[in-house]
Amino acid sequence: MLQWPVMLDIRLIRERTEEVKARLGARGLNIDWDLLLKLDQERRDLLNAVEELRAQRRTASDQIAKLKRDKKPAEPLVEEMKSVGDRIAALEDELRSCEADLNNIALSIPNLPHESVPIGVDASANVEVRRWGKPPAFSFPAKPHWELGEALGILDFERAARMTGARFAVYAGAGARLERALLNFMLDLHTTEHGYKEVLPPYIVNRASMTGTGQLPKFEDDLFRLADDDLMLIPTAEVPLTNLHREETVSEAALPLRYTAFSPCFRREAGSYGKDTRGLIRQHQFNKVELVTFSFPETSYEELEVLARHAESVLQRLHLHYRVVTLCTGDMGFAAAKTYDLEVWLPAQGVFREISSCSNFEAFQTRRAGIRYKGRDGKSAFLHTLNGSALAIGRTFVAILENYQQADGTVIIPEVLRPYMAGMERITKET
RNA sequence: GGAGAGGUGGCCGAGUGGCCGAAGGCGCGGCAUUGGAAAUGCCGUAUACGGGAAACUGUAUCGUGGGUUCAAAUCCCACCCUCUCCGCCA
Repeated sequence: MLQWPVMLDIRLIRERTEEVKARLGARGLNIDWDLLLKLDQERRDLLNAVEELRAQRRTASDQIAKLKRDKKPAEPLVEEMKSVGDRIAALEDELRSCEADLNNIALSIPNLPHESVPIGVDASANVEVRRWGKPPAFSFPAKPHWELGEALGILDFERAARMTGARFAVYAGAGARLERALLNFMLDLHTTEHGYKEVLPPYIVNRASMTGTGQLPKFEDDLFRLADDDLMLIPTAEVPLTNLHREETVSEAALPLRYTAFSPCFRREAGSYGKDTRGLIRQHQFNKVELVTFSFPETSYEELEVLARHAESVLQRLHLHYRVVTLCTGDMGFAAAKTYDLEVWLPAQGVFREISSCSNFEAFQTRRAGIRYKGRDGKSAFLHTLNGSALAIGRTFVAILENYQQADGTVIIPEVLRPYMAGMERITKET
């Protein structure tokens, strides 16, 4: 499944160890670099030895074939090769276990942050890049979306908890319709105006796909797994979209490739007990429209700006106040080299909340997933991948309820969504 | 789920133990022929990793992983996928 080299370019680690360690900074916490380098050396030595013996065996085998054709005795050579075969098998075993150990470490090394990423340990070191719009002015205390939603009869957390468990929600009536309006609006925008190809992928994928995008092996605890099949529910459409081209060499003429997909996302949210327990903010299942770009390495940072703008345009058309922040080294995801978060204004809490995350993964995922292109010079190279939510639909739903709420508890529907809501202008309590 | 057939290079397709990284064809590239083209002819045409300044060279790869053997596309085992029929089902 995995071919060599995977993960961070092992050659880069080998040749510029100190620089890699420094750039990884706080991210590279528990990596045994000495063991990694030792295993790398061991692997190359073993490989050399095995290849030499195999070459020897092949020559001898050809001789044996000739001897037998000429009806001459071949026994001594055959005997000799028996022991060579045993040595090859032994070395191959060693090589296999060496590579497994090496992979274990290497697959757990996070991506190198881009040089433009601010250094810091947590979200407090993130840097605001820009703001758009302004918060709504209310002459009344803003209510949280769960109160609005339950009062309007469009959100039902109680029944969801009974049928499934905590962190699930039932959308009903105009609520269900609003969720569907949002996803259709977003997909239409990205396919018709931004040039993305719409994809409707499987929501269940295998281990290789999860490893390709970086969810595995480190984050298995955050995934829902099917008991009998070693398949997992996707935590984001990034996984199937990026894995569309796993183990492929894509044609240069097709680049950049832009895909969008709607999908539900499933996350166990291990370790987040007690956080965001009320409302839609943190659910085990939520809907999202995702954007994925496969880019030439040279232009991937321009593509990151483009991608972020595409995600922002959804918020702009919904007239939702937001800001863009650059995540610092300590707040970025495992696979990302640089990430912009889009944070939408939530008046009830008086805070900006993440509603989209747009990242450049450089060659981190393509190296794991074996996604290349072939240039005009005939050489193949790993592509860069990028992805971003555009947007997380549940959180957009939250933002609309809270920002468009009226004094009487009704919610105005943003104009761009009305065609998707059969012309409905306002959500009122259903009778 | 049961029974059967099959998975070989960009594509089609031959190949049941060695001279097979793989015939032949198509496609593609170059050259010749032509005023130009078609047709024709000749030559070339997989990928990855390592060595070498390069020419070149070593190893691996015939769905995947194991095994047998001095030697595996070829034999054995397991798994995956595709197709046909049956069952079930939206």
